[in-house]
Amino acid sequence: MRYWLFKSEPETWSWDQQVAKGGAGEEWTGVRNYQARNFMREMEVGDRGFFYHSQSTREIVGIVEVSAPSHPDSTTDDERWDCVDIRAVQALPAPVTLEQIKGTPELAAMVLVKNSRLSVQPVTAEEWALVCRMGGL
DNA sequence: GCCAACGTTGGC
DNA sequence: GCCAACGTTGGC
Repeated sequence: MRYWLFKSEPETWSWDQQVAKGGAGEEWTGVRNYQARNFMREMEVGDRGFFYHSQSTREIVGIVEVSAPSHPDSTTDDERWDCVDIRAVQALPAPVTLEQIKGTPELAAMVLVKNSRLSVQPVTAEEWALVCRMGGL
């Protein structure tokens, strides 16, 4: 199993909205970036991911699971763009802020820090475990 | 609201 | 195929 990070502006699609979708999950639509798309194509059902709120709050708020493999993005007719479905697994008891991440030497290599603009990114097993611990799990 | 970083587009 | 111009993202 691999680990990922999904970034969303809460004003556009928030963790609460994701939770409200329940176990069925929801398409992670709208990605129009090849790198991010390619990561989604690599995902498998059952892979886990962090749900990150960008812009206003800048923190990892929850954990999601890939519930459907890569398929065409239903919000466009452009065949280039695919997406996966994800469902909420659980909220982090204590959201982990970007500030905390930047202040943690072990997390200095996270894509979130090094390439802040990438909206779908891989997370290493070590990073995953540490962020979970920081988040109170 | 500003601006740096970065991806994409299009002229040559 | 290069590179300048432009648009978008996201941290601050």
